[in-house]
Amino acid sequence: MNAVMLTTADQMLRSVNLKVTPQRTAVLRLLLESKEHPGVERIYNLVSREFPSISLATVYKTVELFTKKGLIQELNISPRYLTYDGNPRVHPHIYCRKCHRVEDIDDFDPAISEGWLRKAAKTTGYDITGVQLFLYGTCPGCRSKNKK
Amino acid sequence: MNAVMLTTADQMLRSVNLKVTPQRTAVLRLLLESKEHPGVERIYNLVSREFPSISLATVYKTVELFTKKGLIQELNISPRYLTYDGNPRVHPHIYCRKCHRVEDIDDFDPAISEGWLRKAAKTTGYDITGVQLFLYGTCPGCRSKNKK
DNA sequence: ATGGGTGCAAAACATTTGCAAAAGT
DNA sequence: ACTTTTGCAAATGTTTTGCACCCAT
Repeated sequence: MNAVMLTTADQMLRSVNLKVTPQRTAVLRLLLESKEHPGVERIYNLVSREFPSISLATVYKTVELFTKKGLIQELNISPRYLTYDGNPRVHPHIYCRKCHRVEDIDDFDPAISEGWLRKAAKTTGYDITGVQLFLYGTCPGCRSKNKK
Repeated sequence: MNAVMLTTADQMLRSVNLKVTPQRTAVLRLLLESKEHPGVERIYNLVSREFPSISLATVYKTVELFTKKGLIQELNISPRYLTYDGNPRVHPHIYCRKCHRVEDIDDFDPAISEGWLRKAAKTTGYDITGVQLFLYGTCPGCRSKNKK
């Protein structure tokens, strides 16, 4: 349905002038297909299943590179470690403080208006290049388990 | 001067049932008076000037405790380390990617509406306990220096 | 062929923890 | 006196780095 699925991971890599390696393809495909927002350790574990020789250092280098190229985005929503989202577009996220799950918030209207952002740019004098809206709380699963 | 200053750091500590120690007083006063949003290392360096025997571990324990008691708030706006804000109320922050400065954004209208938050709670099913709006970019000082 | 990518191990940081001594109530 | 808190040092967890070898182009 949407244009993104017509573009394969390899095509995306070439489009930003990166060499195509099985490691990069595997990491990018994982991030594009997954609904979770994995950290490096998690990416490493998942990719290792089909690609046992991959190293943690490569995963670190790869996600940093992808982020710099704008293929994915880095989330510092968890105070423990960085996580990654295969969708680089600005959108809100929510974090469960109990199970450390990170989820997208699919909102129809933007949470922050263009006008508000413009005003923030004016009052701060910053050149604004990024926005993150993070919500924190307890996910439905953890709420029902820990009903104290 | 203003009403906030009528409450001393020591009174605040007692109000949340914490023992008053010179270390805690110094850390809390620093966070209340400072406009910067220091990390632990920075707090340690500043407090060390008047209180040379304080240790880094104590600063870590202290800011964690203050955060838990709601006296201050922890910010994970920097992807490198945590920083702390003496004002625990929800408000937006902006981060300079060049010099790692963190600043408050003083907005008159709330950036995120109550309605939006309610909708987010409903669509996610989360019990929402915290919100952070982080902007990223380059501060006026760094913009004029690194004009490339 | 050759420049960039990978994997390993070590290093660098940020943060946490255990415990004996010191200090607040 | 009785707890808590502090400071030290060691441990943990995450991320970065250096370098020889390997592999896309």
